[in-house]
Amino acid sequence: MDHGRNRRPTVADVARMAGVSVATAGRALGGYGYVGEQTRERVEAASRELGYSPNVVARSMRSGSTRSIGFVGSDIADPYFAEAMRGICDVAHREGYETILTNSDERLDLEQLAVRTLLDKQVEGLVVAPSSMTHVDHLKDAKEQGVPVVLLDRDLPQLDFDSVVADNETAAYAAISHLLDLGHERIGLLASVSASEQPEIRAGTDGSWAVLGADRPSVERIRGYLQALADRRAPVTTEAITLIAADRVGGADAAARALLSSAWQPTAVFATDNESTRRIFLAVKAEGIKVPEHLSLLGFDDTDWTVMVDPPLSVVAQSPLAMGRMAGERLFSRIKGDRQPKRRIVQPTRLIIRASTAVWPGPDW
Amino acid sequence: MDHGRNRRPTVADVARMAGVSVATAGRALGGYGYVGEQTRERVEAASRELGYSPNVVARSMRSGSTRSIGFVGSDIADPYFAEAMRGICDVAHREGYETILTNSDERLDLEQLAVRTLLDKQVEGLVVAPSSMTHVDHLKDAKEQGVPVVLLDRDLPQLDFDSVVADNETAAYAAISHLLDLGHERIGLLASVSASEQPEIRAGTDGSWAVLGADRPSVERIRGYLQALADRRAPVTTEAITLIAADRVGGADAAARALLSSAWQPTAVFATDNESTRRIFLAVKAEGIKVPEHLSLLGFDDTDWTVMVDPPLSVVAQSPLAMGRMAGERLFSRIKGDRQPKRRIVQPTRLIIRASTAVWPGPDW
DNA sequence: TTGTAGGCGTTATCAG
DNA sequence: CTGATAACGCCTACAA
Repeated sequence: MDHGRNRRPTVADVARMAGVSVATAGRALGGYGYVGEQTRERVEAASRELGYSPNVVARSMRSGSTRSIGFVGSDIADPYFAEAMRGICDVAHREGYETILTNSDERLDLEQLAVRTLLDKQVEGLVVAPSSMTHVDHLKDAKEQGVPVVLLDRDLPQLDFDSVVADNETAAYAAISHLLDLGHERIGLLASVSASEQPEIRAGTDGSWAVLGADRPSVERIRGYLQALADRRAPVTTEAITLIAADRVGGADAAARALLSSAWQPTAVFATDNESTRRIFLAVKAEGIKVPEHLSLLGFDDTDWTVMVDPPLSVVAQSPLAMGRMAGERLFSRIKGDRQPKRRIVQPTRLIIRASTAVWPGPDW
Repeated sequence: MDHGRNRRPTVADVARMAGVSVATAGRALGGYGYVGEQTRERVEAASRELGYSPNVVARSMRSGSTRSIGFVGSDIADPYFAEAMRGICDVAHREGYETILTNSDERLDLEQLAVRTLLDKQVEGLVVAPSSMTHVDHLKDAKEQGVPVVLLDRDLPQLDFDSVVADNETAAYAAISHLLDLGHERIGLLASVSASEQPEIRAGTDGSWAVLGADRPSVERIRGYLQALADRRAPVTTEAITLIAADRVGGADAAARALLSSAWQPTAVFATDNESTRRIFLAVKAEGIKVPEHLSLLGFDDTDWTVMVDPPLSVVAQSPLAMGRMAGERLFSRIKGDRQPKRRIVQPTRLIIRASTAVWPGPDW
């Protein structure tokens, strides 16, 4: 009965049924050009009868427009990217576009593959949270093909792409200033960093410090940390800074614990991303350290749980949803033909002070 | 210089440059059919020179295969869907497919639109977490077009689709049994339910209770709750059950608080989903109720924060990642031609007992 | 081994 | 107002 697979009806099918030419049927269905009143009705009846609906692939082929964009992030299961994706999708939906999602797991090879595939699929724009600051040729390909790219979370100064980033350095500066204001002198820092492109922290001859490495969020945040300390003439030591290579999940907890139990004895810890915030909090609980009496804790990203834990966590909050939306807006502006110079959109963060940061030394010390 | 937009090179361009016909170039590039050794080399050189890469839209049009699937969930920012999406993407990626994401916000109209759009985009399969148990015609459309659908999180018994669901009733039964074992007699239940398709809970003449409404997860979980109580001859009352209409966010906190402060005085509360778990936890904190001394709390979904809060939360854990993967596997099995009868895959859950549930009455009561 | 021709479904152009 | 026809880029019979 139904051999040959239930094929979707085409304009030709509708035309045949309505007794008109494909051209006429097309005009009636697409709503362009002139069509006689009763002809239109017959075509529409046939269309309804057959359950016709246009084949978008064929349309894309003809028009060159696929009405789809791509998102390349490291992991959709990460709440930051999940929210950002939501923001992007919302804007895309408003514009009548669909969003294709890919995960790079911070791996350059997967990201390159994803971009290539998306480009081959003829997406009309790309939002990318790049995993590498130096290997960017695959992104240039997009540009060469006239496909606009908006960078999310990380800027690539050497490329001519819009970017939406948080005010990382300022945020970290404010965070550390807050801790200094509270009287802290030994402020540790915990950061997740790329395994392949780890920043290097170096002391200058004049006692100043510098972070070597491209401007990823983690690097900018470390820079803000150092700057805040320097401006207050607070001492800096390498012991204060613990870097977690993002791919070696196993070592993360050990690293967090090592920071806590180091001989240097930090009185406060600033975690520069949601993952290290989670890690340090868990480590603190495991070690039975009292917060904020014995240690102040300041995290990054205002995830679900920051208000549920005890004590409620002070954090630097950014809004991934807003950043995703912003990225979407920029992208569609480009898709629609905006040819202005690249824009680096810096999304403000908020320092939310809850109960995990307190005056040092505390009254009972 | 570059007016007319930098068009992507096509096989024709490569062929022209290599001085061969399109067919030959196509064969050399696609790796099918016979091509002379040096011809191949010339074509490949031209291809590299031009930076050729096939236009997948044209290929899809010819082959009828788009190598893409669609996911329709209510909200990618919800950790359940984010993780499930990750699972689906991973399987799709392995199969060389891309995944298009849409958000329905539990709204039937958006879901219908999404399915239609996806179908028009010629996706080869669909994973859907349906928002309605009764309005399902748009899903039948997919079937009629030969596009397989796998249902996630919710089964639609009246349709011939595979589904991947949690063992909701069993899970709730186990959860309540655990609370009963601890000595609890007044066990409240908090559930988020669809605003438009709210379940109804009715007492039978013989003292038994029934839940009227389609088998959504929430309904099945309520059923497990009632069954467990009935089997132990524990009393049931309508006061024990609080339903939160999923769209009226404002009322959620009030509802959670009302349950806690009701004259009926529950000694334990079972929250049947991650949202109501969050809500009840927050309400408990706000009211200053001691857990588990004055109230035992049992949640659903083992989200990030359950181990970070004090006390660590006992929960029924499901694995959205595994469920997403499962859904992906089923879908690709269908895409590859599996014609077996529909399968309802029930993913087991685990009851994780932490510190928020304790013996009642406690020693200090 | 290589080239020619036709079609996937839609839309636009051009005659009638 | 309507119909024939071509084109988007790729793939594949079929012919040379």
